[in-house]
Amino acid sequence: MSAYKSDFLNVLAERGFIHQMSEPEALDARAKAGKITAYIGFDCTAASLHVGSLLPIMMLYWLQQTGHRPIALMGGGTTRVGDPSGKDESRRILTDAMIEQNLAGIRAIFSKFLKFEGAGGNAIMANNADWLNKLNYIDFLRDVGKHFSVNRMLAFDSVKMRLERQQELSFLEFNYMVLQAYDFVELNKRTGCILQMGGSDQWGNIVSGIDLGRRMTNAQLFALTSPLITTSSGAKMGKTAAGAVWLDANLVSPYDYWQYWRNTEDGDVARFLKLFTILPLDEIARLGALQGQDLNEAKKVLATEATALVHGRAAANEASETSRKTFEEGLFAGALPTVEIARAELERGIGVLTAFAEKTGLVSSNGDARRQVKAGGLKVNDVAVSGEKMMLTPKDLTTDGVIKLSLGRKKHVLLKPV
RNA sequence: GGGAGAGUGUCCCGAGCGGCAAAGGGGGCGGACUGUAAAUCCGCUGGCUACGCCUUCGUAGGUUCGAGUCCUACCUCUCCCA
Repeated sequence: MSAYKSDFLNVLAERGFIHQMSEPEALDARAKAGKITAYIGFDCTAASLHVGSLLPIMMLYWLQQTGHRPIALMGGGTTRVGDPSGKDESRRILTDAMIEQNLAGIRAIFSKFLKFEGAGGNAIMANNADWLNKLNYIDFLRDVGKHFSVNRMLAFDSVKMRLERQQELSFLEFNYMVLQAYDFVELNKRTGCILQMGGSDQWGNIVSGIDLGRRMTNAQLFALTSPLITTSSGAKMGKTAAGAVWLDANLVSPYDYWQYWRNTEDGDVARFLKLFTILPLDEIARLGALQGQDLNEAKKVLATEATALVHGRAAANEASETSRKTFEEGLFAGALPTVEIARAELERGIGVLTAFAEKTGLVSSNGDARRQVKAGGLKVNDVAVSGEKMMLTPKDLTTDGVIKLSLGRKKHVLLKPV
């Protein structure tokens, strides 16, 4: 089974994190011989990270677990430029204050996976704005720019595609690759980092960094990319109707997060268990072998384990229990998302449309609520709403003192008078 | 610099003789079937104090009873010539 000599590469390979590597043997030897430092770059355009960032985070996690040093690099500087391999819409420029704020939120997430300080803590969080913002253009051109061959840059897929399709490629974007390459070299100088990881779309950028390192400092650098993760039916991960699946409990509750994983497609369960939980592989093999309805057990394990990593074991168990009561027993469960309303307002009576649209946000507007009533998609205390004129009053309170509102079979919110 | 096109429902792609809340997809949501899955089928997919009212087709004006549609200027993008 052990294709590699180092624990690090073995773990990543067995769990399905590896798509491409540069010089696998040499990297394997370095990882076997001693502690290596590796980094992954992250966007800091938002105040939180979402499920799409989970894969790289897990790579850093395993890096640290196998005895090495991870660096999470925030793209405070490169975010301003925009990667041409992505979309062509230029990114917003964030103020330093906003970036600082975002960094704080993101750091909180990283600290659940990586140990930055204390015993066994050696992870580093860096921001490339620290060095990119200070660059002097002429110096940069002379020191770094001279190592880049435009002829070669034009041959990179990300650039070539744009040119072939005769799509606009601004000079700004063209420089993204140069800056990212420079990041790698800078991190190598500062911390001895020798490996950059990232998604498979980053391969070209990473290799540019390796090249630049060889030319500028004669350093031997490495690349490791992960496959692009999509669901079995081909959709990108991390998007739901409500938007991105954030890792921040204030944006997506642990219960909703648990539900996201619980609804994984059959064909993805084993793969996701390997990528997004830290369960031992033999346990995953057992769960992945389940068939048909039994596979639901594996999905619950996936949901609980994945939630525990981000929100903690207690929150994961609570989400699991709430889900069990809600779906398997059809009962109320206190941990469902709860919206508080004024008791006096309830005594006056609240229209169902208002309750669903304004109070809970389960539907986006009164019009939407009306449509859902017609479609039979709204329920109050598990009874379908019969007409849009219906009023909610204290009579609708259950013995638990709440009113349960449901959209479809899966989305539930409790109204609680205070 | 000259010439030719394009910009449509705030998720995307895309039709649109001057009567348009605007065809058709995709996506999404709801329903049926199931296993809280997938596939399939059905319905819905601007807002509101709702048999009516308001806001939508790059921006700003104009023609007209009436403009997504015609005219003018401007913005952005693409192509061709220089």
